[in-house]
Amino acid sequence: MAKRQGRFDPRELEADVRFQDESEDLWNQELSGVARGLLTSAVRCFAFNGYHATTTREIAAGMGLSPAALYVHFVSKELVLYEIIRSGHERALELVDGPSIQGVADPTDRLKLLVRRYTAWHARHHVAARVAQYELAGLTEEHYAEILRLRHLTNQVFRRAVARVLTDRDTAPVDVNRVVRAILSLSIDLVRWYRLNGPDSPEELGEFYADLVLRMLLQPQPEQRLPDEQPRPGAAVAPVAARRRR
Amino acid sequence: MAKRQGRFDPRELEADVRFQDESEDLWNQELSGVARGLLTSAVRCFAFNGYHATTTREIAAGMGLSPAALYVHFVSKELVLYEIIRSGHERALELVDGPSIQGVADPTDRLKLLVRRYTAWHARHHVAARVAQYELAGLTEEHYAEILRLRHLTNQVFRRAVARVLTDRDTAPVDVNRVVRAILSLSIDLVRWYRLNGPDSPEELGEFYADLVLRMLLQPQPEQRLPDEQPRPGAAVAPVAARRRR
DNA sequence: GTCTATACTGCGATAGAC
DNA sequence: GTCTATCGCAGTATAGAC
Repeated sequence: MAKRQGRFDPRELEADVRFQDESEDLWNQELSGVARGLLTSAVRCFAFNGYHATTTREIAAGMGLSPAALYVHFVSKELVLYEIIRSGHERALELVDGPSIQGVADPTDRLKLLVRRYTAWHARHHVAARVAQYELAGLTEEHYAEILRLRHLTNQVFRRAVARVLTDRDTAPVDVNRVVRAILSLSIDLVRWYRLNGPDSPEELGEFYADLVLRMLLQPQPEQRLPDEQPRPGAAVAPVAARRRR
Repeated sequence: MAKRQGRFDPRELEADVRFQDESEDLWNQELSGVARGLLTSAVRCFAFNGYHATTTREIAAGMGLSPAALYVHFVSKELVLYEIIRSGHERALELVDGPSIQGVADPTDRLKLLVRRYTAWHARHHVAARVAQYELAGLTEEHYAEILRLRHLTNQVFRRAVARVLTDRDTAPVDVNRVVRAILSLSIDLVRWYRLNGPDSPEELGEFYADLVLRMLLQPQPEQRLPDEQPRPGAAVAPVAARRRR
């Protein structure tokens, strides 16, 4: 079995609303136009079928090229994947660690801006982000290690921002690592279901989630009948996804 | 390239803390012991390397069997995947739609129980849940449609529970679909990073997230300087993941 | 830099003995 | 129900012409 009948033409993906996004401007500008086009084609294929289920033929066909043409621009299929995932993580990191964030003095405003931006970015680039978040198992050990490094830096930005809010506004004690994981889950998991033609624009969703996060933190005290939960000491922050061969 | 050197022995996975979970009790009891063992082996392989990167040889080796033995118990590799994903979704649905939930009269208590259980279940079964959530692209169209049906039922349970809380406690107006998606993101995304030997037990994490969700809903009004955000009309609730060939 | 043709590998699934 | 052996094919990557 496993017949693989009826594989799609990757050019169809362009018309599919599920794959509307703005991948083109994500790639390294030093790459040739054809190379960047191949990355855009690859992103759609990987997001749709997964890395291992995508063939080099399909990626090339998305640009109207023969299978061999891909190897003029990339030494291997894995390097295509790495380029996509690395670009995605680097852009996301710039977004949360740039001067325009660090210039915001008020801790609450800064955290809110962080969540709003990070969420909106993942929504806008949900196709590329899906690959960057869920196809890590396709990378070699070395490339995976580099991605982990970028993820760690991003986590630290959020951890510091949340900690600042908590010390600043003397709120109910909450575990920073737990809260950061909740924030990242909200901002990242949306790539599984978000569509650009849906009811929320990326910015609206970012605003909504930023608001939710502040409610989580700034509630004076949960005055429910709930047993009042104690936070636990720091957890290892490994942002690890399914892993690993090679 | 793509040499695939150094593939692991799937029996090693049993000792890997990242793959501690309780998969064994998830499977259909009508299946033979060997068949259930193969599912457990397959879950580890799929979670670790992904469905398409896993070979039938590896799955069988996890039970100390030859590649051909797998086909005595399952007609194809895809059916192994389907059995895993279907079991996972059915168990999760039973968990949130059973009589022990419907017997809870107070809407807030019911929602809290729902979130606590759903979160704890995903944490406890994070390995199997990872496959159930992220390997949908490996299914045939027909099997995928059946999984979508189960997901829709689960969504409805949450949607109704959230709506009840909102009408009951006359809180700030919030869009039900948005909130439900946020809840599901929290409960599901944890399978990417959760480890049973980490600082939180499944139940502790469930308690924490249930508390976060109530803070999202029951805050009287966000009294920040934030521009007061208006909820938007209902969104399509498609719980869709990356998709589709065949 | 793109093509056509193909080498080589490894996988899903089956045949047939025990 | 398990094995060994193998078929058939799909997929990555390369060779060499243009």
